[in-house]
Amino acid sequence: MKSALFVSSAKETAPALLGSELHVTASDGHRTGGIIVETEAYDQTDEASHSYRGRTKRTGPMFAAPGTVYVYLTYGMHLCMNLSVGDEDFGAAVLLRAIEPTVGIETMWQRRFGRPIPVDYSQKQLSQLTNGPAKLTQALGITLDDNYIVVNENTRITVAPPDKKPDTLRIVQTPRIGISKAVDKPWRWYVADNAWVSRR
DNA sequence: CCATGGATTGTCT
DNA sequence: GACAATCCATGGA
Repeated sequence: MKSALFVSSAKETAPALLGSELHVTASDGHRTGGIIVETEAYDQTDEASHSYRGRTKRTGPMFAAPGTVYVYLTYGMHLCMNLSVGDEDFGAAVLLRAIEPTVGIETMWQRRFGRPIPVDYSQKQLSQLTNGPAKLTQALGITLDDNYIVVNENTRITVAPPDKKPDTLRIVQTPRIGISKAVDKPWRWYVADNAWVSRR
């Protein structure tokens, strides 16, 4: 069934996604995932957005149907994952910057650190599993082949709102991270006091 | 604690 | 040919 999660603008959807569960199922059956705790909004009116200069081969997914996955390579080696939002043919997406791991932590640990999870791992190590946009793609096993996947459409990627949105979910809004244009726009949101937020 | 620089390659100017 | 929606290691305070 079609989700209403992604039909709004990026600026509305980005904070609304906080608290939702993101799950990915690998071809070998391993399931991984966690709670979305940090997001950023981008759209084609925004100088910092990949879609600002129109549709290209790379940014096509940003102009696709709501809920379409957009994965891109950055700094020559890292992948970042977005969810396309809003009308088709309007280039907008929400960047997923951090999740709180809940499912398949052993699998994510192996992917991130290249070895099995130790019995005596620290809370700090655990927080570094998925506290950044490229870290969570590595942990979840996201690749460029995931481009154009539509979530919640019998695909390997699902996004589900929490059963009940806790009233205690405090959300902080700040400028975005790692960009050089439109640095003043406050289009980043994260869950207050969550250990997996990439930066305060 | 904070600052800096290297890795590595597709994309767009 | 510049540079990027990042991460990690290192070195100094």
